Amino acid sequence: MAGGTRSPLYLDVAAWLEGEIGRLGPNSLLPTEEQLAERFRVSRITVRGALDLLERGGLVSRLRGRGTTVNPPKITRRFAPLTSFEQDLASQGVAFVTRILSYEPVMPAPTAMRLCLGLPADSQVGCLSLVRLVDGRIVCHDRRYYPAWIAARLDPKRVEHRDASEVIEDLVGSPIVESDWDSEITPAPRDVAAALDVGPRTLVLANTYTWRIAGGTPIEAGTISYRVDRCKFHFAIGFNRRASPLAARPARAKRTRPSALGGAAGK
Amino acid sequence: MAGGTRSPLYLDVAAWLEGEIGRLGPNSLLPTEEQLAERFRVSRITVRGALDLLERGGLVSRLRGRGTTVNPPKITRRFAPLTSFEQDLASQGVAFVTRILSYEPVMPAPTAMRLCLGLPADSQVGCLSLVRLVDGRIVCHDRRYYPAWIAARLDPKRVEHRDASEVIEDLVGSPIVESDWDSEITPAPRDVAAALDVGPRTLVLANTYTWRIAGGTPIEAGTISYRVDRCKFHFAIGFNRRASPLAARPARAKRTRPSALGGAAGK
DNA sequence: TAGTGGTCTAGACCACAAA
DNA sequence: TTGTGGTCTAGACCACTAT
Repeated sequence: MAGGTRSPLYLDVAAWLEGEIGRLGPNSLLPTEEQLAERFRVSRITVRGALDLLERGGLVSRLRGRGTTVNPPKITRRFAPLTSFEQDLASQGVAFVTRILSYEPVMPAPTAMRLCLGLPADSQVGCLSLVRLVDGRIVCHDRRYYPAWIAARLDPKRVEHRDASEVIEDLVGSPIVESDWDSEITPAPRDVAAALDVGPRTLVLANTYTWRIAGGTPIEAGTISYRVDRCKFHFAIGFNRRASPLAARPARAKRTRPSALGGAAGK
Repeated sequence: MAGGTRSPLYLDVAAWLEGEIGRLGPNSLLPTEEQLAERFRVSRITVRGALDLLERGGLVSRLRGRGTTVNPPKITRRFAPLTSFEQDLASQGVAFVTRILSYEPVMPAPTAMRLCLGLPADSQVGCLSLVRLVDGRIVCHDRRYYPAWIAARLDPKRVEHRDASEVIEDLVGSPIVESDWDSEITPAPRDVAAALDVGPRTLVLANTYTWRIAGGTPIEAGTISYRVDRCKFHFAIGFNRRASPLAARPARAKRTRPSALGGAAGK
């Protein structure tokens, strides 16, 4: 199955560049496309094929006028056990900045969001748009929608320096107890691409979520789009719901016996 | 930032094609690249830019010699609450086929897998490689590793028609109670690309996982690579699943200090 | 202003699928 | 055999960044 045909040229170039990227550090500048074309005696389009591959994999960034630079390692976003972006990065000791892009306290609800929030037709919602930056680099974009009664009381500025879910919980007076979301890898829509500062061909991980308080009442929905070239993701899920498996698992211990976990998991 | 410059030609072509795709049904054949180039009075490279965008988004498939066809809708893989691929698709009423590609009962453990399984250096493992097909189309590729004592007793044929996790649970005599995994969107390595029948530039969602039984002993690890053009994903996670409304946030890390965000962890 | 990557052209040859 | 998409060439102009 493998190895039959000759490997395309751009893969050779990409392989060489990958080695070069390993030798150079983050933020290093790679040779220009023209220089690479000359060095490998290929056309610029072939070089661009190789760089395109590396860019998709998140190894490099290309910026018109500046050149192609080596990316720092991806950050890790831990989705399970369920934590907010703020809690997650704080617990990893990763500094980040939240930048509010816009807040619209009253607007017609987009149909999809209206359904997530369980609102009747022609409902109004509030919409908060923001981006997160780690080390000065945009990693994700949030578009969050709130029912009118929450939106009216929401001060978007508070979200800039506090956990957004806690701000909402304070407003509502109940903790968020569950979340569900659809996750899809897709080219960024124009507005999201602009917010994330990526080209129209860049793929993002788009999470369309709903948050609920006890009783199942939805209090927030929206879409969070992650730059897949800057983020990877982690999940830890147990069948048994009682104890938190994470607490009992010290990194890569071998044969320790955390007696906490003996519980029956239905099945 | 937005709206300033003229939209590139290939976006216009892509937008038109997107409409056309909506009108045509799944598996329809789109015009050839040359026909599109002629119709829009652009070069073939521009047309390819548009088709490339649609292919990344999973709207079309392109096959040398056949042409460009409209894809059927993506399937949904539900990762949380934790379910196996088999359980998940069965519960959705989606038929699938498992095809064993290879089984190596004894081989040196790759370092990453050895660490996941908590094995000492120079350990041997068994390796099972398979793909899943829905409606005749490959949707994911599994490369599963087992400690030697399990591998020696594993009959790979049984996995073709039964839930793989159940087969292992039967062998081990204990249920799998927890799983964790890293999730990354990245170009498929050569061997995975071959197994998934995609080009070297195609992105996949690569999940590198570990399964554990009670006590925390790992019994299986591996990487499952999903074609992001054919799959989307769903999660439903609760903070507390029982009656008590206030139960507990993540273990004891409840009170995060907002002041921790600004400092620490530079690079 | 100089130099980068983004877009685009008009060709070409090849590997592969289907008739 | 025919026609497709995959790869590749040798140019070109433009938008943007940095100086």
